Amino acid sequence: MTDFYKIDLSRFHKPDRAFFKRDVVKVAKDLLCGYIKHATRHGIVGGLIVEDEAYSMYDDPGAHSFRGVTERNKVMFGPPGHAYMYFTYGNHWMFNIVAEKEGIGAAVLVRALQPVEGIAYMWERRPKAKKECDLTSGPGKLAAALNLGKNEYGVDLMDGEFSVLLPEPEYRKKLIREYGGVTVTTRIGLTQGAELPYRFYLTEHPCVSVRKKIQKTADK
DNA sequence: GAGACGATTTTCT
DNA sequence: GAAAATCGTCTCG
Repeated sequence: MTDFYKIDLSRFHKPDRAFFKRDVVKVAKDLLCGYIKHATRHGIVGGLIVEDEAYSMYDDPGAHSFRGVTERNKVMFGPPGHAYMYFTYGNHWMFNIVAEKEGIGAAVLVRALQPVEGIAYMWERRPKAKKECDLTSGPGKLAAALNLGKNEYGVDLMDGEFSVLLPEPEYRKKLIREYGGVTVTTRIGLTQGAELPYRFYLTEHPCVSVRKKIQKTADK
């Protein structure tokens, strides 16, 4: 907990696409402590993933992909490692990372980040935030803070201006230990599939959006 | 083409 | 803790 805001970016590397081409629930769990980076016109913004959720077409009526391909969700069925962006509640963009092999509609919703790079820019994007974690402690918030929207729909996250990086295994273990382990809960804001334990977060991390009552810890 | 609703955020009580 | 804001997408007729 001591070196809370000192994320060592030298210990992150570009992922293998095979990382995303796996069971989406595992991908979601393994993406904790991943790093999202976006090179905007005004500089680089980036943050550490501290909370996410899995969505799958197989057993999950809460997933957009559950009822088949539509114009909105088609990216979920495409190759893994790409960005699925969608707009909801009239205001908010959500950022998802496509998982599983091509043809399977599955993705991981990134729900909260710890701000690391470009924090001044995030404050400009989200002037209503009160503390640093408010910049990115929610799916709509982090999309606004990193300036993500329809332009990022379908973008390949393996490389380029908008990408995801993974920590070295030893460094990841250290981060998880510092933040009190990983908590598994049901997902937020769903009416269907609400009972599925597909949400993951760093237990003691202050940037987590919502803490639920039903919790069971999973060490990793 | 109309109507309902949502993987949310903010503000007010 | 509750409710409004707000509009693209999906479903049905």
